Amino acid sequence: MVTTSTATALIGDPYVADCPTRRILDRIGDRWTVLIIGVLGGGDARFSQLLRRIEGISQKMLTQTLRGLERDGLITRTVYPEVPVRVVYSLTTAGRTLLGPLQALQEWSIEHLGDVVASQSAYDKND
Amino acid sequence: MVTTSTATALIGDPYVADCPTRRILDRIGDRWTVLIIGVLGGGDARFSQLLRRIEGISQKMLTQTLRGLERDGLITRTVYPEVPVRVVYSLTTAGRTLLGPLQALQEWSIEHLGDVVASQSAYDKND
DNA sequence: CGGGATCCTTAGGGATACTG
DNA sequence: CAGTATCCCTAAGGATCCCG
Repeated sequence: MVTTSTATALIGDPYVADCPTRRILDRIGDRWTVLIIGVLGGGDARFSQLLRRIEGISQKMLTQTLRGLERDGLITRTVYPEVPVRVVYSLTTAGRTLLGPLQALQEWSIEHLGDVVASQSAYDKND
Repeated sequence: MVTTSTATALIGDPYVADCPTRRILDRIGDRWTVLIIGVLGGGDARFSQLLRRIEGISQKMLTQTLRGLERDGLITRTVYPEVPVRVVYSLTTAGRTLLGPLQALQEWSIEHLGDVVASQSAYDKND
């Protein structure tokens, strides 16, 4: 905020640049990330299970997103050296704390999707 | 859910396909969308103000995102036909209801960014 | 089974110039 | 001031093949 800003304590201020929210959003803003966390919130899952449950995700994106989440400490990756190998992904304690905020978002979505869609229709007809 | 799924009531199940959450996420998952809503949560703003406050956004993306939000009924666009013209964006009532969930996410970010960064460092050094 | 490596496409988004 | 219209380019992501 070098620019001449009003004295108003904007909620927007912390959003600029590389504030925490922004860095986290770059991660969880990713559609796949949220979906994966959502699924794992319902219980541990194997790679192939995630691949099947999350409709539309490619194997590449699944791998990539899982790596990112593991790197962030939000999920763990456990390899069972059987034949064939079995790999199980689980939420960490930190990862589980994300479920709350995400559920809030989910509830908002369910509650407002109708209005949003209606608004879109109206917008598209006019203007 | 045509696929043979287990009876488990997974939180993940509603995430697949084009469930409400997914459609909303495609919108608010967008980094700029969240930032704009955040700024407008602090008060109405003009186009140029948003452009300055949201560091890194291009004019094209700002316009585009604002149009989408207006179409979704989350913000309003008011034109004051002065010279030069003045355009003010505000959150609608619906848009304001999004602030809660987003703030929850913001708080999570602030609370956990340290851990996430630490986890990333550890992950990068080893493995 | 759970990926890694490669190739290849396309669309998201920046930069620039112009307008009411 | 608040956009719209074009061009252009890069990097995200899909498809495919292969391996431990």
